[in-house]
Amino acid sequence: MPTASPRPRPTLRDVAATAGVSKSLVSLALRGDPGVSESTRDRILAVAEQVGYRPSLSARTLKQGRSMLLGVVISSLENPYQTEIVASVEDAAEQVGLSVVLAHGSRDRGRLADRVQQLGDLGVDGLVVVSSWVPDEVLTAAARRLPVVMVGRTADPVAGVDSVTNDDEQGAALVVDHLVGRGYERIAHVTSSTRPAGLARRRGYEDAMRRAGLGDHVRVAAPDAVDGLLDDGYRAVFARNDVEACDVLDRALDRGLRVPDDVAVVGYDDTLLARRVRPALTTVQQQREVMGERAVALLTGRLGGRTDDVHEVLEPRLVVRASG
Amino acid sequence: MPTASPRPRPTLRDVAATAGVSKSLVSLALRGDPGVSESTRDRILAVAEQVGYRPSLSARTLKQGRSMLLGVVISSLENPYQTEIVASVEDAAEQVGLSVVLAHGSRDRGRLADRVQQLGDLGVDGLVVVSSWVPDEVLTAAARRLPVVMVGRTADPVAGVDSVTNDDEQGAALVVDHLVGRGYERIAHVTSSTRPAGLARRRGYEDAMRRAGLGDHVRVAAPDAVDGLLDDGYRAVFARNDVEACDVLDRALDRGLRVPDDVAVVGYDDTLLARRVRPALTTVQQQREVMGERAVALLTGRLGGRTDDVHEVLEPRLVVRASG
DNA sequence: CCGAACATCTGGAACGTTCCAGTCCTCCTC
DNA sequence: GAGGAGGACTGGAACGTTCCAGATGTTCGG
Repeated sequence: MPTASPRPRPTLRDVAATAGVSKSLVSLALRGDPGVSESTRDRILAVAEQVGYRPSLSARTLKQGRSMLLGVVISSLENPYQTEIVASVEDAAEQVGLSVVLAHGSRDRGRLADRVQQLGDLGVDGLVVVSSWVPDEVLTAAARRLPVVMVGRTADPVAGVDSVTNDDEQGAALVVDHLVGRGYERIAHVTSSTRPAGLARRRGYEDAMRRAGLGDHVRVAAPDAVDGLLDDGYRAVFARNDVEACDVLDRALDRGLRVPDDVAVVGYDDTLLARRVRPALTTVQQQREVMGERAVALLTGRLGGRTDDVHEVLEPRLVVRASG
Repeated sequence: MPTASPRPRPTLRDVAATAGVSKSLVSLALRGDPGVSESTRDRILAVAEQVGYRPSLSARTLKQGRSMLLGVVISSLENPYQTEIVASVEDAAEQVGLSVVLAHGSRDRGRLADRVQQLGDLGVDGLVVVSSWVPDEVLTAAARRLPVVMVGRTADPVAGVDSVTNDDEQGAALVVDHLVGRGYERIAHVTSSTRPAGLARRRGYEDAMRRAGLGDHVRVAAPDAVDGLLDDGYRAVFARNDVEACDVLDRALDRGLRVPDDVAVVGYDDTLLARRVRPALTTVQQQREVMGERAVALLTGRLGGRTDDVHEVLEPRLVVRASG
């Protein structure tokens, strides 16, 4: 099949030549400059369309020093929590005329760091990092050349890097209070994480238990130790995220227990999974749309000249469903 | 906090100046050109490192006419089938020294088309499209300026665009044959799709049923009409994908039926969902790692000068699990 | 000791934009 | 009818690379 070969793509100069004007004028016309007469503008646009002209972003970026691109880094595409944040960042970016390019690290820490570098080299105007796996030194290095904001689960603040996070301790407290309100006392926490967010949730759980006078019942277990909890008479399990909550759910159902009649199960994150599973999970929702919006606002703030670090903390919300 | 302000990033010229050599030599040294003496190379590298030099990809791309970047377009981040393909494309790209930038369309057809354009403008050297939602005219337009390959569910071949697909008809036949082999005769198909892949699976189902002499039992229903099937005594349901299979599963379990004892359920795609759900889904697996590898190979083939269209079709594999 | 061959390095012209400083006009004002 | 004021347009210099055609030594065979 005689397909068009990789012909050199037409440039401003080509358009200018066939339209019989200077390249400067073509540039102005294409960008809608008011100083171009209507007739020539129309002619130029027609020619550009006809020869299939498309501007070269690399040339534009090189000249202007900015790309109108936002980089978003996530650790894994398989993490619905992260991908939902990406979508919200993207919506917010579009509002202010920025486009998003996405990079991910497939669970590999080194690869993630490479991606961050790469996006910087590409010339993005700002970076949104939705992963706590990026090493601090990589973040600070990145922050030296462009605005960086961490979104979601964050570690300790990194100098020069803004952040938008969720109050995980409060979220955990919401769960405990809810379960206590329903009369549960033996409430266990299931977690496999030693990451900052996981630790914060655990802390929130322990503190809330103590506040409720249930300090003696505090019990933290790994996901694969659920059987032990159930054997010991725990009637409610708060898992560190929806995925682990589902594992608990499966385990309980396998033992012939009814949820929530025999045992209550609560998750965290309100991912799609929470809605899909049966019974649907009670879980904690973070304001993901707001997160994206705030992240973009922080970046544009930096681009506008702000130099002090800003850390925003959003309030989580409990979503009560069938599981507890 | 006195954070570093957006200082102008150092360029080749800066490195050259502080190292006391010409910018050309710096360029050569950084790219590991053998014609640079070891001592100067080391010195230059040290200086570059010290001043925090990073090459500008836009300048490089502009000059060289290629970016070493591959664009990958998917319709939605929430589709595990697509994101798994992305990962495999990425692995394959890395093998040949290419990086991947990802764009998605959040289920919006117009946005998807914009993304395709945008990646082209960015200067990617090739495009992998993992979505059947991109309009043909957008694809052909894109194919005029860079190599494009469609991966996964494809519509009819588009001129100038290569493809790597799965034989959906054969996949559906595998399912039917498997169920027939287990003694089922009243096998229904559940589908809500009018997209090419869905239609192919339906066709495969109908043909296989007829070949098995079960033409009289052919029955196709929408996901929300599952109850009708069960009422009519269908004992096996082949769903168009894993998500719809899960819906069928839920519906059956809600009616108190046992799976697979009372009714068998089979999905398609072998997404994570298939493994997670209970009972685990029997489903059809596509060779996703191979898909990425083939896609990249087709692109490099085009970059190497090939001009005729190539369409590769991969064989699906049945994965038998607990559900049927 | 001359020239050639080689290793090492340099200057400048591109690449496709944007943008600044002009250059022409035409039209208005006094 | 001279003197702008603006409107419409142009030329060329950047932006940070790469790469080609040299320039400058150095070494070595004869």
